[in-house]
Amino acid sequence: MRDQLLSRVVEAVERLAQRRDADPSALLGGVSLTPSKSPEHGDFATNAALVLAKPLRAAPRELADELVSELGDCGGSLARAEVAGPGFVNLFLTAGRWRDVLSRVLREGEAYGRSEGGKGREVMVEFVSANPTGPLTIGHGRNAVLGDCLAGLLQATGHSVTREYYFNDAGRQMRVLAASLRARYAQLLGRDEPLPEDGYRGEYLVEVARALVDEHGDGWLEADESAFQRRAQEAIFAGIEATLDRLGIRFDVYSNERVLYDTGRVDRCLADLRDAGLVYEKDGAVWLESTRFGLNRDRVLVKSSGEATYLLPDIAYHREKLERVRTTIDVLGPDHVEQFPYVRAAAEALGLDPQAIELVLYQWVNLRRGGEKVKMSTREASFVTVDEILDDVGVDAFRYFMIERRADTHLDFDVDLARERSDRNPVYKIQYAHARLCSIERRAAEQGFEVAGAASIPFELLTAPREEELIRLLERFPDLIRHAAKAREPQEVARYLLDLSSAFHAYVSDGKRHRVIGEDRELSAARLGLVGALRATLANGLRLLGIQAPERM
RNA sequence: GCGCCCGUAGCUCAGUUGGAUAGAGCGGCGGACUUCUAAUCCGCAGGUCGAAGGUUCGAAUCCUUCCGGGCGUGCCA
Repeated sequence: MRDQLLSRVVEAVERLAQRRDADPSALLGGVSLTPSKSPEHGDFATNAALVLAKPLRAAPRELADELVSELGDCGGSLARAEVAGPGFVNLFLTAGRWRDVLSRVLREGEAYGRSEGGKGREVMVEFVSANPTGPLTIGHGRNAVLGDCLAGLLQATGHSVTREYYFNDAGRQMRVLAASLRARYAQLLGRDEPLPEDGYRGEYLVEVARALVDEHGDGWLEADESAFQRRAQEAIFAGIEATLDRLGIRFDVYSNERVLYDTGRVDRCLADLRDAGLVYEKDGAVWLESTRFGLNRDRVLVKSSGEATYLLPDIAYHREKLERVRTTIDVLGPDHVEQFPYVRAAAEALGLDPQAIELVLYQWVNLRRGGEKVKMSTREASFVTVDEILDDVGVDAFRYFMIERRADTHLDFDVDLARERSDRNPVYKIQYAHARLCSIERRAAEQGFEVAGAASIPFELLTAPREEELIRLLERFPDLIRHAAKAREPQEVARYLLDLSSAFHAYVSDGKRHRVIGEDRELSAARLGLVGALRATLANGLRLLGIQAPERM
């Protein structure tokens, strides 16, 4: 509905511009068509006259009047258009016209909300990407849910999406991990071998060591580092994958640093940067001259030891990604964000489109328990793992809370609230709405109501204010999905589902005024149609966020 | 010092990318279950949108400065 109207408005603006010998395409940028906030402002409003006033050198209200007559009745869907305020044009749909959305929702069912705008575009979402040095912690959890929901949104808007997990398995970090496991192993066998100074202190490595003792006794005391590394990496990765599985997250591709070395991509990347004249040597190290891109400082690509820093393979990796997909979206925490501009600048220097490398930044999660903030530190091994929280609050609440807020704001995760099965907990409010809708449908079926074809349902009977409100909300859904996908802001979906649930609860609580199943069969049929549309939309939104839509609670 | 992110109701946050009278949830107070699920709903109270300037028809939103918080600023990943 909005789409149809918008194209009418655009056409009208074009005619208006042509009459004044102006280039329409240059004027359309700021023109919007938004759902009105209050009924007196009609169903939709456009700011077109206000935006055009300056470039066309005309009074906004005059342009607005002209626009109104240009629009006419929009092929019968417009009852009237009014100029209001400084020059807004408020559009009032003909009675019943906007109820058409109900037929559409029922017809499309599970597909309602999906769109094809991204068709043919390959997008990679690279997320989690935690190195296999320990279990996933709460920060990774936010990253995981954010990335997964983003990927889902892009799929829902027609993009061809790859979920990818990249990890470093070639650097110093993994050697420290191997040494840490060796030390734990030796300790279990009664040897006095301390952990490396910057070793991994977590209990999980002791468990890996214990399994080694059980399997091989002291047979690994002389094993070399690579054996310990492989063992640690495999064990830890198995744990990470199990956690992701609990979260309902599946990756299409796991890629790693080592392969980039083995295939010569890292060397080639360095050679090409050198050919581009962006590299110099100093103090025995190889530097990227990133100040030439306006960045703060130059950075080391190859240490004086001859080993590459993490930056170089990262550049090679992004280059490789863009051979496979048109766009890549990196989901990164604040600890990684500093390096991002360097990767992007280097990619541009290598002839790649920097716009094709996008960043979704998220801020840290503060855990709150008993009203107190829980202190966390990876170095001290005093982190809280995703598994612990999942044991506590379950997957649905975890996913909802992680996606509820904008990514770039700090997130307060109140564990007590997430665990609560009460009216304070928004995720249950949404699920409860879905369960209630299902309950009404069950009751209707028991009483012999048959689900009529969408075309024959008398939706014109739905005239109560609360019904109008619900239908308007339903109408927004596809547009909302498109916007959330485009803006990379999945929290908009969570917010919407909460709004829709609240509106439904308010509707159904006023059962005296609009009981769904009643004496009037026609009215009941219309309301059941509304119920079906609400249920489908809630279910679609929840599915997009990876949250269950229970039929009973 | 420099860079990035953030400052909106007592608390946690929205605000469709510059639109009309700034909204939710929680917490507080007061109400509603012979009802298709009260895991819900209805009402009340609560704001100089961190501060000051600027841009324009119009600013919580954009620009500048300042204040406050987070993160980063390694030949660590």
